[in-house]
Amino acid sequence: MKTLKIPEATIIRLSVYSRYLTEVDRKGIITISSGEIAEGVGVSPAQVRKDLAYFGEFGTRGVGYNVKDLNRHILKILGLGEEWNVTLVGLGNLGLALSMYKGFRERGFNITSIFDNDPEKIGTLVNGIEIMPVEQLEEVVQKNHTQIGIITVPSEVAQDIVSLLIKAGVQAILNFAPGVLNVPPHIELRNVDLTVNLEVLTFNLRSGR
Amino acid sequence: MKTLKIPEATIIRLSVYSRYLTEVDRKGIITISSGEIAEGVGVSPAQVRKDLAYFGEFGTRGVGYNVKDLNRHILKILGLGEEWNVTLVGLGNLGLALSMYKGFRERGFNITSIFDNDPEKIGTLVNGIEIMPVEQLEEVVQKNHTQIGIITVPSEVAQDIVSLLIKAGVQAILNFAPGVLNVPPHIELRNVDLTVNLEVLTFNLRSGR
DNA sequence: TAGATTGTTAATCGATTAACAATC
DNA sequence: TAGATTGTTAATCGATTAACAATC
Repeated sequence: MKTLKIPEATIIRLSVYSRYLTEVDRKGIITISSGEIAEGVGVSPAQVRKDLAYFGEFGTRGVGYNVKDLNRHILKILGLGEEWNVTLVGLGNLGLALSMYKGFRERGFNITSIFDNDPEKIGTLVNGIEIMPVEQLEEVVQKNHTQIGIITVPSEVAQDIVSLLIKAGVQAILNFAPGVLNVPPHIELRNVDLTVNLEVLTFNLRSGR
Repeated sequence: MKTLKIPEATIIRLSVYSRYLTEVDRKGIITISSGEIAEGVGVSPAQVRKDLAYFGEFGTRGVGYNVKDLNRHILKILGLGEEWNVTLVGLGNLGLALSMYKGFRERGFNITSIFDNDPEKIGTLVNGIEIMPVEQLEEVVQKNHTQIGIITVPSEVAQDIVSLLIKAGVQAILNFAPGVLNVPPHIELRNVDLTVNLEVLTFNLRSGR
Protein backbone atom coordinates (compact mmCIF):
# COMPACT_ATOMS: atom_id res chain seq x y z
CA MET A 1 0.00 0.00 0.00
CA LYS A 2 1.67 3.18 -1.10
CA THR A 3 1.15 6.33 0.92
CA LEU A 4 -0.18 9.07 -1.28
CA LYS A 5 -1.18 12.36 0.22
CA ILE A 6 -4.67 12.41 1.62
CA PRO A 7 -6.56 15.73 1.36
CA GLU A 8 -7.56 17.12 4.72
CA ALA A 9 -11.05 17.60 3.30
CA THR A 10 -11.20 13.82 2.92
CA ILE A 11 -10.38 13.30 6.59
CA ILE A 12 -13.05 15.76 7.65
CA ARG A 13 -15.59 13.98 5.48
CA LEU A 14 -14.57 10.56 6.79
CA SER A 15 -15.31 11.83 10.27
CA VAL A 16 -18.74 12.96 9.09
CA TYR A 17 -19.42 9.68 7.27
CA SER A 18 -18.52 7.82 10.40
CA ARG A 19 -21.00 9.65 12.55
CA TYR A 20 -23.68 9.18 9.94
CA LEU A 21 -22.93 5.46 9.77
CA THR A 22 -23.22 5.22 13.56
CA GLU A 23 -26.66 6.74 13.28
CA VAL A 24 -27.67 4.44 10.41
CA ASP A 25 -26.33 1.45 12.29
CA ARG A 26 -28.47 2.31 15.31
CA LYS A 27 -31.52 2.04 13.07
CA GLY A 28 -30.51 -1.53 12.36
CA ILE A 29 -29.65 -0.97 8.70
CA ILE A 30 -27.12 -3.52 7.45
CA THR A 31 -26.06 -2.33 4.00
CA ILE A 32 -25.66 1.12 2.49
CA SER A 33 -24.59 2.45 -0.91
CA SER A 34 -22.26 5.35 -1.62
CA GLY A 35 -25.31 7.16 -2.97
CA GLU A 36 -27.19 6.79 0.29
CA ILE A 37 -24.23 7.95 2.34
CA ALA A 38 -23.82 10.88 -0.04
CA GLU A 39 -27.45 11.82 0.33
CA GLY A 40 -27.24 11.55 4.11
CA VAL A 41 -24.27 13.85 4.51
CA GLY A 42 -24.69 16.16 1.52
CA VAL A 43 -21.84 15.26 -0.83
CA SER A 44 -21.69 13.42 -4.18
CA PRO A 45 -21.57 9.62 -4.39
CA ALA A 46 -18.33 9.80 -6.36
CA GLN A 47 -16.83 11.82 -3.55
CA VAL A 48 -17.72 9.17 -1.02
CA ARG A 49 -16.16 6.40 -3.09
CA LYS A 50 -13.07 8.46 -3.84
CA ASP A 51 -12.54 9.27 -0.18
CA LEU A 52 -12.81 5.62 0.79
CA ALA A 53 -10.61 4.51 -2.10
CA TYR A 54 -7.61 6.25 -0.54
CA PHE A 55 -7.65 3.61 2.16
CA GLY A 56 -8.75 0.40 0.47
CA GLU A 57 -11.74 -1.47 -0.89
CA PHE A 58 -14.48 -1.68 1.67
CA GLY A 59 -17.54 -2.35 -0.46
CA THR A 60 -19.03 -5.01 -2.69
CA ARG A 61 -19.83 -4.14 -6.28
CA GLY A 62 -23.50 -4.30 -7.04
CA VAL A 63 -24.29 -4.37 -3.34
CA GLY A 64 -22.75 -1.50 -1.39
CA TYR A 65 -21.07 -1.34 1.99
CA ASN A 66 -21.75 -3.19 5.21
CA VAL A 67 -22.59 -0.39 7.63
CA LYS A 68 -20.93 -1.76 10.77
CA ASP A 69 -17.91 -2.91 8.85
CA LEU A 70 -17.35 0.34 7.01
CA ASN A 71 -17.75 2.34 10.19
CA ARG A 72 -15.20 0.16 11.95
CA HIS A 73 -12.76 0.72 9.11
CA ILE A 74 -13.24 4.49 9.15
CA LEU A 75 -12.87 4.71 12.92
CA LYS A 76 -9.64 2.76 12.62
CA ILE A 77 -8.40 5.10 9.88
CA LEU A 78 -9.17 8.14 12.01
CA GLY A 79 -7.24 6.70 14.92
CA LEU A 80 -10.34 6.06 16.99
CA GLY A 81 -9.64 2.42 17.70
CA GLU A 82 -7.96 3.58 20.88
CA GLU A 83 -8.60 5.97 23.75
CA TRP A 84 -6.88 9.34 23.80
CA ASN A 85 -5.89 11.30 26.87
CA VAL A 86 -6.69 14.96 26.58
CA THR A 87 -5.79 17.87 28.82
CA LEU A 88 -7.67 21.13 28.85
CA VAL A 89 -6.01 24.41 29.79
CA GLY A 90 -8.08 27.45 30.71
CA LEU A 91 -11.34 26.89 32.57
CA GLY A 92 -13.27 29.92 31.39
CA ASN A 93 -16.78 29.57 30.08
CA LEU A 94 -15.62 27.89 26.91
CA GLY A 95 -13.20 25.62 28.76
CA LEU A 96 -15.96 24.58 31.12
CA ALA A 97 -18.32 23.86 28.24
CA LEU A 98 -15.72 21.70 26.50
CA SER A 99 -14.90 19.87 29.75
CA MET A 100 -18.53 18.83 29.99
CA TYR A 101 -18.99 18.08 26.28
CA LYS A 102 -20.19 14.50 25.93
CA GLY A 103 -19.33 14.23 22.23
CA PHE A 104 -15.63 13.94 23.05
CA ARG A 105 -15.91 10.94 25.32
CA GLU A 106 -18.24 9.18 22.88
CA ARG A 107 -15.49 9.19 20.29
CA GLY A 108 -12.72 8.08 22.64
CA PHE A 109 -11.38 11.44 23.79
CA ASN A 110 -11.03 11.49 27.57
CA ILE A 111 -10.26 14.73 29.30
CA THR A 112 -8.02 13.52 32.10
CA SER A 113 -6.73 16.80 33.48
CA ILE A 114 -7.77 20.46 33.60
CA PHE A 115 -5.55 23.42 34.40
CA ASP A 116 -6.29 27.00 35.35
CA ASN A 117 -4.56 29.67 37.38
CA ASP A 118 -7.55 31.12 39.21
CA PRO A 119 -7.13 30.26 42.93
CA GLU A 120 -10.92 30.17 43.24
CA LYS A 121 -11.10 27.33 40.74
CA ILE A 122 -8.06 25.32 41.78
CA GLY A 123 -9.05 22.31 43.82
CA THR A 124 -12.67 22.31 42.69
CA LEU A 125 -14.06 19.43 40.64
CA VAL A 126 -15.39 19.54 37.08
CA ASN A 127 -16.81 16.30 35.78
CA GLY A 128 -14.93 14.53 38.58
CA ILE A 129 -11.61 16.10 37.60
CA GLU A 130 -9.74 18.31 40.04
CA ILE A 131 -8.66 21.64 38.60
CA MET A 132 -4.91 22.06 38.99
CA PRO A 133 -2.61 25.07 38.75
CA VAL A 134 -0.66 25.46 35.53
CA GLU A 135 2.59 24.92 37.46
CA GLN A 136 1.67 21.27 37.74
CA LEU A 137 0.87 20.89 34.05
CA GLU A 138 4.19 19.51 32.93
CA GLU A 139 4.37 16.89 35.64
CA VAL A 140 0.75 15.71 35.36
CA VAL A 141 0.60 15.68 31.56
CA GLN A 142 3.80 13.67 31.43
CA LYS A 143 2.60 11.20 34.05
CA ASN A 144 -0.73 10.65 32.25
CA HIS A 145 0.88 10.24 28.84
CA THR A 146 -1.46 12.92 27.58
CA GLN A 147 -1.29 13.14 23.79
CA ILE A 148 -3.66 16.00 23.09
CA GLY A 149 -4.07 19.48 24.56
CA ILE A 150 -7.08 21.77 24.24
CA ILE A 151 -6.34 25.46 24.73
CA THR A 152 -9.09 27.79 25.94
CA VAL A 153 -6.96 30.49 27.58
CA PRO A 154 -6.87 34.18 26.60
CA SER A 155 -4.84 34.74 23.42
CA GLU A 156 -2.14 36.68 25.28
CA VAL A 157 -0.99 33.57 27.11
CA ALA A 158 -1.85 30.98 24.47
CA GLN A 159 1.67 30.79 23.06
CA ASP A 160 3.15 30.20 26.51
CA ILE A 161 0.70 27.39 27.16
CA VAL A 162 1.49 25.85 23.78
CA SER A 163 5.19 25.79 24.61
CA LEU A 164 4.47 24.31 28.02
CA LEU A 165 2.24 21.60 26.54
CA ILE A 166 4.88 20.68 23.99
CA LYS A 167 7.57 20.56 26.67
CA ALA A 168 5.32 18.20 28.60
CA GLY A 169 5.13 15.85 25.62
CA VAL A 170 1.77 16.66 24.07
CA GLN A 171 1.72 15.84 20.35
CA ALA A 172 -1.40 17.57 19.14
CA ILE A 173 -3.16 20.78 20.09
CA LEU A 174 -6.67 22.05 19.48
CA ASN A 175 -6.60 25.80 19.98
CA PHE A 176 -9.63 28.00 20.60
CA ALA A 177 -7.66 31.19 21.30
CA PRO A 178 -7.68 33.60 18.37
CA GLY A 179 -4.32 34.46 16.85
CA VAL A 180 -1.40 32.63 15.31
CA LEU A 181 0.52 30.07 17.33
CA ASN A 182 3.96 28.76 16.48
CA VAL A 183 4.68 25.09 16.87
CA PRO A 184 7.54 22.89 15.68
CA PRO A 185 6.76 20.78 12.60
CA HIS A 186 6.23 17.52 14.48
CA ILE A 187 3.35 18.99 16.51
CA GLU A 188 -0.16 18.87 15.08
CA LEU A 189 -2.08 22.10 15.58
CA ARG A 190 -5.63 22.99 14.65
CA ASN A 191 -7.35 26.26 15.33
CA VAL A 192 -11.05 26.71 15.91
CA ASP A 193 -11.84 30.34 15.39
CA LEU A 194 -15.35 31.17 16.50
CA THR A 195 -15.36 34.72 15.15
CA VAL A 196 -14.02 33.80 11.72
CA ASN A 197 -17.01 31.53 11.25
CA LEU A 198 -19.43 34.37 11.86
CA GLU A 199 -17.46 36.62 9.54
CA VAL A 200 -17.67 34.14 6.68
CA LEU A 201 -21.42 34.21 7.19
CA THR A 202 -21.64 37.99 7.07
CA PHE A 203 -19.43 38.14 4.00
CA ASN A 204 -21.74 35.70 2.24
CA LEU A 205 -24.80 37.65 3.34
CA ARG A 206 -23.38 40.90 2.07
CA SER A 207 -22.21 39.49 -1.23
CA GLY A 208 -25.70 38.14 -1.72
CA ARG A 209 -24.64 34.58 -2.40
CA MET B 1 -15.97 45.70 -11.07
CA LYS B 2 -16.92 42.21 -12.20
CA THR B 3 -17.93 39.67 -9.62
CA LEU B 4 -15.76 36.61 -9.91
CA LYS B 5 -16.11 33.79 -7.44
CA ILE B 6 -14.13 34.31 -4.26
CA PRO B 7 -12.72 31.18 -2.63
CA GLU B 8 -14.02 30.65 0.88
CA ALA B 9 -10.42 30.14 1.96
CA THR B 10 -9.79 33.73 0.91
CA ILE B 11 -12.59 34.99 3.15
CA ILE B 12 -11.25 33.03 6.10
CA ARG B 13 -7.79 34.47 5.53
CA LEU B 14 -9.14 38.02 5.18
CA SER B 15 -10.69 37.61 8.60
CA VAL B 16 -7.34 36.50 9.97
CA TYR B 17 -5.46 39.34 8.24
CA SER B 18 -7.90 41.78 9.73
CA ARG B 19 -7.34 40.65 13.26
CA TYR B 20 -3.60 40.72 12.72
CA LEU B 21 -3.84 44.25 11.33
CA THR B 22 -5.83 45.35 14.37
CA GLU B 23 -3.02 44.06 16.54
CA VAL B 24 -0.33 45.74 14.41
CA ASP B 25 -2.30 48.97 14.41
CA ARG B 26 -2.45 48.95 18.22
CA LYS B 27 1.35 48.94 18.22
CA GLY B 28 1.22 52.18 16.26
CA ILE B 29 2.68 50.77 13.06
CA ILE B 30 1.60 52.79 10.01
CA THR B 31 2.70 50.78 7.00
CA ILE B 32 3.01 47.06 6.35
CA SER B 33 4.07 44.94 3.36
CA SER B 34 2.40 41.79 2.07
CA GLY B 35 5.52 39.95 3.24
CA GLU B 36 5.11 41.19 6.80
CA ILE B 37 1.43 40.26 6.89
CA ALA B 38 2.30 36.87 5.44
CA GLU B 39 4.92 36.32 8.11
CA GLY B 40 2.54 37.40 10.83
CA VAL B 41 -0.24 35.03 9.91
CA GLY B 42 1.70 32.15 8.36
CA VAL B 43 0.88 32.30 4.66
CA SER B 44 2.86 33.33 1.55
CA PRO B 45 3.18 36.97 0.46
CA ALA B 46 1.72 36.09 -2.94
CA GLN B 47 -1.28 34.64 -1.20
CA VAL B 48 -1.88 37.87 0.70
CA ARG B 49 -1.70 39.97 -2.45
CA LYS B 50 -3.88 37.56 -4.40
CA ASP B 51 -6.53 37.55 -1.69
CA LEU B 52 -6.63 41.35 -1.61
CA ALA B 53 -6.60 41.63 -5.39
CA TYR B 54 -10.07 40.06 -5.57
CA PHE B 55 -11.43 43.23 -4.05
CA GLY B 56 -9.33 46.08 -5.37
CA GLU B 57 -5.98 47.80 -5.09
CA PHE B 58 -5.27 48.77 -1.53
CA GLY B 59 -1.51 49.19 -1.53
CA THR B 60 1.19 51.41 -2.94
CA ARG B 61 3.91 49.80 -5.07
CA GLY B 62 7.31 50.12 -3.51
CA VAL B 63 5.76 51.02 -0.18
CA GLY B 64 3.17 48.55 1.03
CA TYR B 65 -0.19 49.01 2.70
CA ASN B 66 -1.42 51.57 5.18
CA VAL B 67 -2.38 49.46 8.18
CA LYS B 68 -5.47 51.36 9.30
CA ASP B 69 -6.67 51.83 5.77
CA LEU B 70 -6.28 48.22 4.73
CA ASN B 71 -7.98 47.01 7.87
CA ARG B 72 -10.92 49.31 7.25
CA HIS B 73 -11.23 47.96 3.73
CA ILE B 74 -11.14 44.35 4.88
CA LEU B 75 -13.70 44.95 7.63
CA LYS B 76 -15.96 46.52 5.04
CA ILE B 77 -15.51 43.55 2.71
CA LEU B 78 -16.38 41.12 5.48
CA GLY B 79 -19.53 43.04 6.25
CA LEU B 80 -18.24 44.34 9.57
CA GLY B 81 -18.96 47.99 8.91
CA GLU B 82 -22.29 47.44 10.58
CA GLU B 83 -23.67 45.78 13.70
CA TRP B 84 -25.34 42.39 13.45
CA ASN B 85 -28.12 41.09 15.66
CA VAL B 86 -27.58 37.53 16.72
CA THR B 87 -29.86 35.13 18.55
CA LEU B 88 -28.62 32.09 20.42
CA VAL B 89 -30.75 29.00 20.87
CA GLY B 90 -29.86 26.41 23.49
CA LEU B 91 -28.34 27.60 26.74
CA GLY B 92 -26.34 24.54 27.67
CA ASN B 93 -22.70 24.85 28.68
CA LEU B 94 -21.62 25.70 25.16
CA GLY B 95 -24.47 28.14 24.65
CA LEU B 96 -23.62 29.86 27.88
CA ALA B 97 -19.96 30.09 26.91
CA LEU B 98 -20.82 31.64 23.55
CA SER B 99 -23.28 34.05 25.15
CA MET B 100 -20.45 35.40 27.28
CA TYR B 101 -17.83 35.33 24.53
CA LYS B 102 -16.37 38.82 24.17
CA GLY B 103 -14.83 38.20 20.76
CA PHE B 104 -18.24 38.40 19.10
CA ARG B 105 -19.16 41.85 20.36
CA GLU B 106 -15.71 43.18 19.49
CA ARG B 107 -16.37 42.38 15.85
CA GLY B 108 -19.89 43.80 15.76
CA PHE B 109 -21.90 40.69 16.60
CA ASN B 110 -24.45 41.45 19.31
CA ILE B 111 -26.34 38.63 20.92
CA THR B 112 -29.70 40.26 21.47
CA SER B 113 -31.81 37.27 22.47
CA ILE B 114 -31.33 33.83 24.01
CA PHE B 115 -33.80 30.95 23.95
CA ASP B 116 -34.06 27.74 25.93
CA ASN B 117 -36.85 25.46 27.04
CA ASP B 118 -35.64 24.68 30.55
CA PRO B 119 -38.13 26.29 32.98
CA GLU B 120 -35.30 26.75 35.47
CA LYS B 121 -33.46 28.97 32.99
CA ILE B 122 -36.36 30.92 31.53
CA GLY B 123 -36.55 34.38 33.03
CA THR B 124 -32.98 34.40 34.33
CA LEU B 125 -30.42 36.84 32.96
CA VAL B 126 -27.26 36.04 31.03
CA ASN B 127 -25.11 39.03 30.17
CA GLY B 128 -28.13 41.22 30.80
CA ILE B 129 -30.32 39.23 28.42
CA GLU B 130 -33.43 37.48 29.66
CA ILE B 131 -33.70 33.85 28.65
CA MET B 132 -36.94 33.23 26.82
CA PRO B 133 -38.88 30.08 25.91
CA VAL B 134 -38.54 28.85 22.35
CA GLU B 135 -42.24 29.54 21.77
CA GLN B 136 -41.41 33.23 21.74
CA LEU B 137 -38.53 32.85 19.28
CA GLU B 138 -40.42 33.70 16.13
CA GLU B 139 -41.97 36.85 17.55
CA VAL B 140 -38.82 38.19 19.22
CA VAL B 141 -36.44 37.37 16.38
CA GLN B 142 -38.75 39.08 13.94
CA LYS B 143 -39.18 42.14 16.11
CA ASN B 144 -35.41 42.52 16.61
CA HIS B 145 -34.61 42.08 12.92
CA THR B 146 -32.20 39.35 13.93
CA GLN B 147 -30.09 38.28 10.95
CA ILE B 148 -27.98 35.51 12.46
CA GLY B 149 -28.80 32.49 14.62
CA ILE B 150 -26.38 30.42 16.68
CA ILE B 151 -27.54 26.89 17.42
CA THR B 152 -26.26 25.10 20.51
CA VAL B 153 -29.11 22.69 21.10
CA PRO B 154 -28.88 18.86 21.12
CA SER B 155 -28.65 17.46 17.57
CA GLU B 156 -32.06 15.78 17.82
CA VAL B 157 -33.83 19.14 17.86
CA ALA B 158 -31.38 21.13 15.75
CA GLN B 159 -33.34 20.73 12.53
CA ASP B 160 -36.55 21.96 14.18
CA ILE B 161 -34.77 25.02 15.52
CA VAL B 162 -33.26 25.70 12.10
CA SER B 163 -36.70 25.67 10.52
CA LEU B 164 -38.05 27.91 13.24
CA LEU B 165 -35.19 30.40 12.83
CA ILE B 166 -35.70 30.53 9.09
CA LYS B 167 -39.44 31.02 9.53
CA ALA B 168 -38.63 33.92 11.82
CA GLY B 169 -36.50 35.56 9.14
CA VAL B 170 -32.95 34.69 10.13
CA GLN B 171 -30.64 34.69 7.11
CA ALA B 172 -27.54 32.94 8.41
CA ILE B 173 -26.96 30.17 10.91
CA LEU B 174 -23.89 29.07 12.82
CA ASN B 175 -24.54 25.53 13.99
CA PHE B 176 -22.63 23.75 16.76
CA ALA B 177 -24.86 20.65 16.84
CA PRO B 178 -23.25 17.68 15.12
CA GLY B 179 -25.09 16.24 12.14
CA VAL B 180 -26.38 17.45 8.80
CA LEU B 181 -28.93 20.25 8.65
CA ASN B 182 -31.07 21.08 5.65
CA VAL B 183 -31.63 24.69 4.72
CA PRO B 184 -33.03 26.35 1.61
CA PRO B 185 -30.41 27.77 -0.77
CA HIS B 186 -30.86 31.39 0.27
CA ILE B 187 -29.89 30.63 3.88
CA GLU B 188 -26.22 30.71 4.86
CA LEU B 189 -25.22 27.82 7.09
CA ARG B 190 -21.90 27.01 8.68
CA ASN B 191 -21.18 24.10 10.95
CA VAL B 192 -18.60 24.08 13.71
CA ASP B 193 -17.94 20.49 14.57
CA LEU B 194 -15.84 20.18 17.71
CA THR B 195 -15.29 16.44 17.45
CA VAL B 196 -14.25 16.47 13.80
CA ASN B 197 -11.41 18.79 14.72
CA LEU B 198 -10.06 16.35 17.27
CA GLU B 199 -10.41 13.50 14.79
CA VAL B 200 -8.35 15.30 12.17
CA LEU B 201 -5.66 15.63 14.82
CA THR B 202 -5.68 11.93 15.69
CA PHE B 203 -5.62 10.95 12.03
CA ASN B 204 -2.56 13.10 11.51
CA LEU B 205 -0.91 11.70 14.61
CA ARG B 206 -1.52 8.13 13.49
CA SER B 207 -0.38 8.70 9.95
CA GLY B 208 2.80 10.17 11.34
CA ARG B 209 2.62 13.41 9.40
C1' DT C 1 17.81 56.96 -10.56
C1' DA C 2 17.96 52.55 -7.70
C1' DG C 3 15.42 49.78 -4.56
C1' DA C 4 11.29 48.03 -2.99
C1' DT C 5 6.92 46.18 -3.35
C1' DT C 6 2.55 45.94 -5.48
C1' DG C 7 -0.93 43.98 -8.80
C1' DT C 8 -1.50 40.56 -12.22
C1' DT C 9 -0.64 36.92 -15.43
C1' DA C 10 0.89 32.29 -16.39
C1' DA C 11 2.33 27.88 -14.52
C1' DT C 12 1.66 24.53 -11.21
C1' DC C 13 -0.52 21.91 -8.11
C1' DG C 14 -4.40 19.61 -5.99
C1' DA C 15 -9.15 18.30 -5.41
C1' DT C 16 -13.63 17.22 -7.35
C1' DT C 17 -16.57 15.32 -10.82
C1' DA C 18 -17.83 12.35 -14.54
C1' DA C 19 -17.62 8.24 -16.81
C1' DC C 20 -17.19 3.46 -17.17
C1' DA C 21 -15.14 -1.12 -16.86
C1' DA C 22 -15.17 -4.60 -13.31
C1' DT C 23 -17.91 -7.51 -10.77
C1' DC C 24 -21.27 -8.93 -7.35
C1' DT D 1 -28.39 -13.24 -17.25
C1' DA D 2 -29.82 -8.33 -16.04
C1' DG D 3 -29.42 -4.80 -12.72
C1' DA D 4 -26.87 -2.47 -9.43
C1' DT D 5 -23.01 -0.45 -7.53
C1' DT D 6 -18.21 -0.35 -6.65
C1' DG D 7 -13.31 1.06 -7.63
C1' DT D 8 -10.59 3.69 -10.68
C1' DT D 9 -9.13 6.44 -14.47
C1' DA D 10 -9.45 10.63 -17.12
C1' DA D 11 -11.37 15.24 -17.51
C1' DT D 12 -12.55 19.27 -15.28
C1' DC D 13 -12.46 22.66 -12.16
C1' DG D 14 -10.42 25.64 -8.73
C1' DA D 15 -6.85 27.37 -5.77
C1' DT D 16 -2.02 28.33 -4.87
C1' DT D 17 2.54 29.62 -6.26
C1' DA D 18 5.97 31.78 -9.04
C1' DA D 19 7.44 35.28 -11.85
C1' DC D 20 7.65 39.83 -13.42
C1' DA D 21 6.13 44.21 -15.41
C1' DA D 22 4.32 48.37 -13.38
C1' DT D 23 5.26 51.96 -10.45
C1' DC D 24 6.00 54.34 -6.07
